[in-house]
Amino acid sequence: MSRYNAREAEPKWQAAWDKAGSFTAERDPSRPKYYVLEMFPYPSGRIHMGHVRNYAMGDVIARYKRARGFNVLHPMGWDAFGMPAENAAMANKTHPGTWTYENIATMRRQLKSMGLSLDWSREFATCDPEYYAQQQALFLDMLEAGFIARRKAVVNWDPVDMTVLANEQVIDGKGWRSGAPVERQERQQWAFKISDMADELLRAIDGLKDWPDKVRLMQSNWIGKSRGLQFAFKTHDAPADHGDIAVYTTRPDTLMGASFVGISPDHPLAKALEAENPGIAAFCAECRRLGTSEADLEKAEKKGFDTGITVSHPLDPEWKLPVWIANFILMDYGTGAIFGCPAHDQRDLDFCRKYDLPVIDTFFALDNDTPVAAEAYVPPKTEKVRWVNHFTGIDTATGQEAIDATVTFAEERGWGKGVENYRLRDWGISRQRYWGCPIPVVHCATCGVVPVPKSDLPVKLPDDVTFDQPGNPLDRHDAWRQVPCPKCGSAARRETDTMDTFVDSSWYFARFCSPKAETPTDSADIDYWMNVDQYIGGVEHAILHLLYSRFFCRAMAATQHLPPSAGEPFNALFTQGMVTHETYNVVGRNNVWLAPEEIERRHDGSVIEKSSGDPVRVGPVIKMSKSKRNVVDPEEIIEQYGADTARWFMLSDSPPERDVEWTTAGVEGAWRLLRQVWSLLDDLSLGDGTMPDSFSDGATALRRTTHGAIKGVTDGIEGFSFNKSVAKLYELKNELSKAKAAGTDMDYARREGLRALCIMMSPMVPHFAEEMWERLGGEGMVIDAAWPEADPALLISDQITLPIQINGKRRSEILVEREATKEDIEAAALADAAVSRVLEGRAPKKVIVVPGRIVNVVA
RNA sequence: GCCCGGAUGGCGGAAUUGGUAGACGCAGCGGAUUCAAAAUCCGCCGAGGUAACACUCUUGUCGGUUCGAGUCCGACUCCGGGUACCA
Repeated sequence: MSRYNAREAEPKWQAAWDKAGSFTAERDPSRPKYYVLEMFPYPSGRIHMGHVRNYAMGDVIARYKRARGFNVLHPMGWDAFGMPAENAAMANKTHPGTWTYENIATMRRQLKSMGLSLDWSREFATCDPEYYAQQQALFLDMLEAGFIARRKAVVNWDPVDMTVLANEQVIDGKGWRSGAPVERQERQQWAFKISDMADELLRAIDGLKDWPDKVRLMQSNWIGKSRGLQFAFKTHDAPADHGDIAVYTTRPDTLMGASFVGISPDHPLAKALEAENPGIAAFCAECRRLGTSEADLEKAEKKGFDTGITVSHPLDPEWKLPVWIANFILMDYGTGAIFGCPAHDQRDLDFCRKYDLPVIDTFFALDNDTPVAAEAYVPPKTEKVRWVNHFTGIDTATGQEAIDATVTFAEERGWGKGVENYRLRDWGISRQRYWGCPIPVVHCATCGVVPVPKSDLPVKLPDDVTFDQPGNPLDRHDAWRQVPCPKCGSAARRETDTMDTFVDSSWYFARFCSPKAETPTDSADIDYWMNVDQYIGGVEHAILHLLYSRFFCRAMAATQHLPPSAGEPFNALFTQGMVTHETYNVVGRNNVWLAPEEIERRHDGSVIEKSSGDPVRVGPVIKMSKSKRNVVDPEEIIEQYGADTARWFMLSDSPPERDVEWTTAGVEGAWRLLRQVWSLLDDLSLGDGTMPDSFSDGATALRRTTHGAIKGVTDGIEGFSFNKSVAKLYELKNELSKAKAAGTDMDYARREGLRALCIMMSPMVPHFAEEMWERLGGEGMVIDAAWPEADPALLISDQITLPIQINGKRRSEILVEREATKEDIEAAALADAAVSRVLEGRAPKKVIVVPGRIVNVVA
């Protein structure tokens, strides 16, 4: 009787793998490669359970592919620039770099204790000057190639702290530190012209066969291709230069129902009117206090302001529509102006009811001609409806026919044009922050914007900065900011904006192929290792990070940093769910959250606070977060139970794409499984491995279980259903523990089953598997053992049980030969006692036989 | 608001993609072992119903298609992710 000791085994095998260089990936054209990558972590401080789950899953894939003979690349690095480091700098008076590198050291140590099959020799952080120097080189090449532009963009401005705020830092329209109402402010910003590539990025989604459908759909909708009509309303009494208000609409068929024109508070006409009308200025200022977040804008109460200006309806110059400024119209989308059709759009209807504007019905369902009342009637595009056509009278058409007719009409008369439009906007990357990659340009009074010559890269962040006042320290750092113009030599200033951290994460996967190269990428390494074969990460990145990476690879190909054929970086994508936990708060103490270690569960099921004995209310199971204190530190779990237990728990029970609830009972269960498997070896006789001449029924049954498990576990891993693989491993373990009969055939079957169990467990609980392999007398390390193959002959049996339904309800079952004909099965079914009882001698109305599946007798 | 998901026993989930609903695990209950407890092992375990069968109900709600629906269609409810400066 021995006991598995994780505390000794885990460091021992980690050292053994290290010594053997098991995970150091080297280019080897003679072997097929497999690049598996988990989204790299932000070094926030310590690893959390989400990381454990993400990296446990990736490690299963990496180790499984390794056992299948692939040359696996499985690297790790750090997404190390970002806002939290600056917040920490302000709070703790540390340097963002110090804070970041300390966090990396902690998290590296923690990740290493998990025993992941990572090639640590490729590690880098995006804040390493060696990394961002290459990113600056990419920027310069992309700037030259025309992928980057300078343009106006809006930001959240805190008028008290005099600083730009991230959307996250705006709470209920106020700055998180100052509490002052934020204002939208326009600035010159750098942007990647991703919208130029909208159509390519949309079309290429079709080729992403191994991405989740939901992600492909979200990306498609985000790019948002639409067809519609572009035209302009002619204004009356508007300030000079504002004779036209351009609009884009996807429903030109509702133009006959227009009752107002709405413009964004940021529209040029609104700005012109602000100058001369204090009422309009006040309204626009109020709108700007909503900040820049689309969700906030859309959810805010819809408000408008009548400018007093009118426009002519394009179908009838005598028909005048009022121009309103409305808080829900975004300047960034379309032209920043719309026409409102209350009868056929709910938002417009609410707006018109509120401001007493007319509602004009233009569409009716074929069977219903009552005018629009509480709910707008949206004409369906593919069904026939009645359409009140301004010129031809009442018509019957589908919505699409009405749209097409209107576009054709507008084009014939020359007042409008059918166009394609995309929702996707350009990617603004300027951040008014220190802890990011400096944008390598210089502003010169005479030469304008001048790129920093590549020979001067990197533009390094200065270390001597302070965070004692709000705003970007680079703006205050004159010694860093003042440089001679690279072109004319006269006094100039550096760009003080840094890049969005999404830029850092848009190409790190390519850098992992050659992390030390003197250029951003090395073509021999890229040719061998790229693409990423399997990418794994949270679904929260389904749109932005993935879309930016897809764009970046194309821009890198166009600037010769990736092969010309490169486009998509990730062949297969898997999006995992979150790790959740119960929440606890004390009855009678509002908003006081307790950590899991502060509560105690009594035998009667009640829960109390350990320190006070006060009753505790168990709250909803939600994502682990510091604010709700429902976090469990992976390091403590690893110390107590070992990494393998934590990994096993993360992989069992919940399907990987769904949220998993962390429970103490679940961890105990995982630990119990390891002990059970360990003790299997204590009392099973295994023989010497010689194949006997024949197998008894018992030995054959065990072998069927083993080979069924091999198929099930393998299918589970290939299909990202680790929970199903785990269930199959449990079944195999259960059968092995029952198989105690003596005999050389049983010895053989047990040895075969245990070896398969060990190898198949090894991607999930690698340290435990090594220890078990040693006890089984396996050659070398299990990390180098080949994945078992299922014997097809052992996966099928001669007889099968078929369920019998009567009128669709299962009533009985029959045992039939696997090869039985439909007629035989039907005869057997009709002879069944339950069937004849119901039929009482009558003939059945119908008998449906699905061979291998089911029999349904319709009585 | 808009886009995308999800909902199955006390709990996490499985169901060969339209064919035996509840695999496997957790919790619970009963038993063995123990001076006792822990650990371990064996058995039971959706609800109603029965002495036991039979039978009835059951996959968030309501309706539909089908010999047959957790799975397909339509209408909802609730929960979660994203919403362009959190990463």
